[in-house]
Amino acid sequence: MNLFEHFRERVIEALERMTEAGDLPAGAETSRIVVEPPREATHGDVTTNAAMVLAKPAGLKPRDLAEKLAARLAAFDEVAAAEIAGPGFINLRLSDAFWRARLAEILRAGPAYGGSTVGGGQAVNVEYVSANPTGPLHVGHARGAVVGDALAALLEKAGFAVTREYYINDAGAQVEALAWSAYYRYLQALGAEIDEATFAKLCPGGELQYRGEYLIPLGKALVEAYGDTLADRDDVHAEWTVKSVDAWLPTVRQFATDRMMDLVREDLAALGVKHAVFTSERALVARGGVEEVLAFLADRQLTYTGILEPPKGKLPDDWEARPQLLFRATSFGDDVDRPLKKSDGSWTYFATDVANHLDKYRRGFASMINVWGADHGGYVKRMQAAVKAITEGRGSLDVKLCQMVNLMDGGQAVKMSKRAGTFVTLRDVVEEVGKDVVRFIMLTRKNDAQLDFDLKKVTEQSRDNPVFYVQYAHARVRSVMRKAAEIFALDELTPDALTAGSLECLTDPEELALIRAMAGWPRIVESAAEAHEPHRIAYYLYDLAAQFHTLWNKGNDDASLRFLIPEERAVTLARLAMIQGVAFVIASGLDVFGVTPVEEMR
RNA sequence: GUCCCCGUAGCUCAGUAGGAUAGAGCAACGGAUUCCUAAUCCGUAGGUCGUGAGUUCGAAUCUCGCCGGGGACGCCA
Repeated sequence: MNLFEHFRERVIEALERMTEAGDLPAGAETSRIVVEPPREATHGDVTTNAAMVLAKPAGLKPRDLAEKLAARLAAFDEVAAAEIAGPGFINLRLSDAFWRARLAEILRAGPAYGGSTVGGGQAVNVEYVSANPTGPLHVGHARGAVVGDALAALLEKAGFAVTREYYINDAGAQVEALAWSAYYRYLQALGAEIDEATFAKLCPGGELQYRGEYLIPLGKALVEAYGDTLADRDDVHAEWTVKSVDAWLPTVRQFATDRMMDLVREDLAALGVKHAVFTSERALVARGGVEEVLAFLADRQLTYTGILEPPKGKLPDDWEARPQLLFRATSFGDDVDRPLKKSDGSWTYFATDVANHLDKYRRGFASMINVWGADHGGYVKRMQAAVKAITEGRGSLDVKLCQMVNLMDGGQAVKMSKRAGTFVTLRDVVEEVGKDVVRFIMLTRKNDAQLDFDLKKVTEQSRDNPVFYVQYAHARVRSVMRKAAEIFALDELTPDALTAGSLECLTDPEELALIRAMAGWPRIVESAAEAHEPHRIAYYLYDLAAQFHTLWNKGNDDASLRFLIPEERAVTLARLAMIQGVAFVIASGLDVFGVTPVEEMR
């Protein structure tokens, strides 16, 4: 239960009765009424601006209106006191019984606590990672992978029907270059005497683009699968050539992209990321998806052939004005109309991506979210314009741009050189610090803010390492529960038994404050989900852990506040219920992040 | 030149469908350990929320201008 939503309904209910009683004109606009936690805890548990918002249209003074509304709110059982403050805020203090009931609710729900139905089962498509299938994922990809995955889980928890999708960019020049690079390794595996420089001259653009060693096994695998049947050898001159490109390239390209996607999937699996749907750009193009979407746009006069102004700022050397097929993006809020076809006649990436989004929309996703690297920022407007066009205003696209990750090691920037032995791949980082650490740290910043990822600091056991700090709180609870098992029978310690116990023993203000913090979790889930901001959960968990650690240490100063007091069984069981609640809420939050709560810290 | 993001304590950052006296960690300083893990906790100090206007009962939050940092700007994805 989102208690603020609960009290918002209570406020509306009270306002209706005031209208019936003639204290408020009928038809008051209630949409701007907000019920939320006060900024200052000393102001109470719940606050509302209702009186201030309604005063003007009702022709009343805010404080007069507040007096009457507060009196009605005070009559509800859950409300211990209703006070008026400042320009007309109404602050509610809730009864201790209400808070204990929240704890009981948490224990009943377990780690599922905080789940919501605000999403109403609405289908949402979250597309993330979508890296070119040309090699292993690097650290930069990890952030998008984690943000997308956590956002998907968050939306699920808030009641949306989420599909995790990966759009495979397997149709462009990049995979062409991959095929050439793979072919070089294939020839090597066959024992061909051809050096890199010689082969590079044969490649389009005269460059061998992917030179990483990860393609060596791929070359060998090609030999295993095809023998020398793909090889192109001029027997007369006994030289390797690339004359019959059309014969081998499609095969090698397919083979290579399949292998690279396997690699990507393995990398993602190491990070605990799993997509439900993989969409191939190549397949989309092959089945005429682009022609289809262009026809759709053409029918609505949204494409035309025109000449673009040269780009301002840095002008490409080879720029020349020429007519091209354009999408009328300016009709949907973009700054210029956008090209759909390249000069060689093939589709631009944008064109195929428009087709991709139409495909998603037709599969039932009016709500789409893409997670991109910040360097794709320039594409946001045009893609949103395209989504407006192809869904005729019925679909929405939110793009989460992930800023750079600065990989550090003990305060020193790790050089991102592909050749230097420094770990730059996603896999290396996961193996170095563990997937849980990577996942949590990637979510400790807003997606559009840069993030320092220090391999030393993230494994440090101190308060300034949020992963540790939150995990430590959970581990402490588990430690106490293990101790408790020496005093109590196991069936006294189940969540059900704890709920049925003497929760009324929880009377200390600090204890009730901790329960308040836990009870705030459902609101965090809903607001973070609506804002598409999973990082808020990291901050919430950190705060909850801090409150728990604080209370723990109160027991150092004042023995009567310890959780385990063997001679006071009722109090102890109530406190065990409380800390079990903390563990459940932390587990619930970590579950959204895909992080496993730990039983103990080594 | 146009567009997007950012600017909050010495440092790293929270805080936006507008709310009350702007928060946390680190660093600094002062404390707490016969105890369920002191890997923690308590306290002190630290601010023109880049800047100038506007909108209104009320602005870190919304609008506009300016300053500073980053990014993007046809035939890359």
